Amino acid sequence: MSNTYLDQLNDIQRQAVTTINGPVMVIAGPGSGKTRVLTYRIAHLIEQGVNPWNILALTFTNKAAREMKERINTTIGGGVGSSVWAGTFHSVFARILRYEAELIGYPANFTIYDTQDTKSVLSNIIRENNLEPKVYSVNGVRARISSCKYNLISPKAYTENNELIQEDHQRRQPHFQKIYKAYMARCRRAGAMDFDDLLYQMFILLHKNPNDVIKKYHHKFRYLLVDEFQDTNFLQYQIVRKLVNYTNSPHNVCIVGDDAQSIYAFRGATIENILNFQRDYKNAKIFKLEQNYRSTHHIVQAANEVILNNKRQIQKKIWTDKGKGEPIKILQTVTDTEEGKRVADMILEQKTRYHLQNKDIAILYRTNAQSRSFEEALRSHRIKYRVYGGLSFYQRKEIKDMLGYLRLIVNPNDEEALRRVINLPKRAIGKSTVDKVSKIADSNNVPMWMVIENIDSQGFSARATNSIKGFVKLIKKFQKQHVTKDAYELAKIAGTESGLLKMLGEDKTIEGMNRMENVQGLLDGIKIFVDSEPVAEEEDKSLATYLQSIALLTDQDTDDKSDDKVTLMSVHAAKGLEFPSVFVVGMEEDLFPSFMSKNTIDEMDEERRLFYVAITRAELYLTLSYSKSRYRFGQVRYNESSRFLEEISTENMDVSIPFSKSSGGSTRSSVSGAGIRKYGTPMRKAKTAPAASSDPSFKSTSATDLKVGQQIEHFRFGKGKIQSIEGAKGNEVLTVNFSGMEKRIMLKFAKLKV
DNA sequence: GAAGTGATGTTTTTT
DNA sequence: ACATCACTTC
Repeated sequence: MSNTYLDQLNDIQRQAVTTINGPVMVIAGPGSGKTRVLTYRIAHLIEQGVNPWNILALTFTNKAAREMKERINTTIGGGVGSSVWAGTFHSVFARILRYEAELIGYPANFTIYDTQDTKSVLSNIIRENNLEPKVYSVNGVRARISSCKYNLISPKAYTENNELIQEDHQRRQPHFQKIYKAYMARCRRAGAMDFDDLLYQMFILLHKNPNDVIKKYHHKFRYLLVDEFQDTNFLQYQIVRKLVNYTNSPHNVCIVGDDAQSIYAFRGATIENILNFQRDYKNAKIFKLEQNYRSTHHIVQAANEVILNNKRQIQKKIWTDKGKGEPIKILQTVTDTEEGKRVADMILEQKTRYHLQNKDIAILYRTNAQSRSFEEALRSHRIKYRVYGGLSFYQRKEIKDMLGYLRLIVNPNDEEALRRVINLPKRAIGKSTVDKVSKIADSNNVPMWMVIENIDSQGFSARATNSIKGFVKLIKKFQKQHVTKDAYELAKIAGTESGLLKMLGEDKTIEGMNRMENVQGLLDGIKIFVDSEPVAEEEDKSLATYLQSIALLTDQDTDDKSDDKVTLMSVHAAKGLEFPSVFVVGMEEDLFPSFMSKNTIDEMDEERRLFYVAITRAELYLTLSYSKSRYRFGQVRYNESSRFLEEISTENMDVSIPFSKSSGGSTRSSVSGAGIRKYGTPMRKAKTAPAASSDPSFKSTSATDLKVGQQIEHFRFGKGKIQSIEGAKGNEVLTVNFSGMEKRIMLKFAKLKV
């Protein structure tokens, strides 16, 4: 062991690493060696005598945590990296909650509901309460509940808050509070926590502090590090404060982030946290990492130019000494199919010309649905690729079905699992029977399992009673073997004796065989889990531990670096990654920036930060592409190029023809011959026609029709009062107060009722 | 209760 | 275009 790692750091990085006592804030621009600082800081702590198990590092993805541990191991050796508590907020808290669950009235083997489960619970509640599903959209309600949780508003507090109740009336969702309350109650009686609960309940645990449990964690986590702090929400920050603030605390907390890369506001993240941190820890040392070690000059410059269009940000200027590099290429095509082909062509050419491998190249897009044209083109070019995101393995129907049985064995109160498998394969327990069970459960506030366990004399038909008894018997039989059999054997038994495997095996269609294969893959995965050496955080090989370990996995955690494949992913998913060559595709108005984000300045700024993240993933070569037309909603739509393209000066762009020749084969898309038109600064058509809203009474409004103090109604935010009108003609910005929530709205795009 | 059929809305991003 | 959902018929 030596201090040589300190020599690998620049001055500011070194200070950020060696300032180990007291609060520290590191503002780290893209490619500025943030991960290096974090890992060396931990290594340094350990070398200074801090026990690795007294360090808690909270990251944004499992992958980041894993890599951090590995890098600590390679830096100081001895495998100490594995003893550091490093993980996502969600996974670390899930682990703690598993120990402490009973203190807050949850079973230790609580289930984690994923988004699908949550939506299903909500749609049941909405249906059973005879609420209009169009008024109470599952997605909308889910988002609002989520936002309640990360603002620490309990159902009770919600009901008591007049402003919120008012707001619901204006939003024409007066029964929202009822849904929220019912949802929380159902989760609790099912012994289930959703993703937000992992944070919310963690806060409750520390706040209510039964048995003085907080002392244990104050004692345990002496040094706290938080990565990607710009993407934490209010609740996460409150938990951090709970862990750091106590009498005589040394406030050993280090946050690392970059306000310019905050891209999760839609999920409650707030840059306010960075400002609040400075306010809450006045003696915090602040280090700004501004040297970019990743990208060449043109790319860094373009990024700076783009982000300059956002008004509110922490002042910094990213620079590089990597040399000018290649200017950014712009690719214009006529159709989305052609976009796929041209990008695939360019990939082939880059591979030869620059000696790149597939894994050096990434295609980044705004929405996952865009992957298709690229997949097809890459396949026909025989280029290996891997698509990240979208539906993950564990979210596939057949996998969730199989897991349903396993979940039920561990926690029979898990109602989503129960609903999923009670009639799968068909055992004559139909929808009306399940509804009836649910009603009885609801009115007695007991889990559905308890109702079906005691199905006699509840007024069910003899046939239904019998079927249910058979099902209960089946599950109980599995449960009995929970103690004697390991997870793999149990899963195999459940799959066979439930008839699920047989049912899947009988489907001889291609998709059916695929599903069977997936379930086999799941079983193999469980086998690997059972046979593998226990990792620090897995204290046993039980089914419960297995389920917990996969609940928070994402696609990217099954990442295989050794594979030489082109990466396809959303820009969000690309955060923290870098590639020698990057294609940012679909650079069109209404796509990137998304049409969903055109309502407010804040949303548009977030889109721009997203674009900033996208271009700063590139080390050497950056290509931005857009298509003049694209299939959307099953029909062709014509697009204008993204406004973001205009924000990059021609100095940093290749203004010549971006690519020598169109690919051979295709005739269809080159009929017009416009596909390889000469390219200058992309032009946008003069007017932007706002997409027709579903409700025609909401429409674009001219500024002359509006004045300060006027009541208006926005198609999404409801009724509000105009506070001010600013900006040049045709570009007015309204500040509108929507019952306590102030929004800045771009009149150009807004759909309003006066 | 099961299976088949037509209608409808749905798409931003993710732990 | 696609999937989900409500509605029909057996």
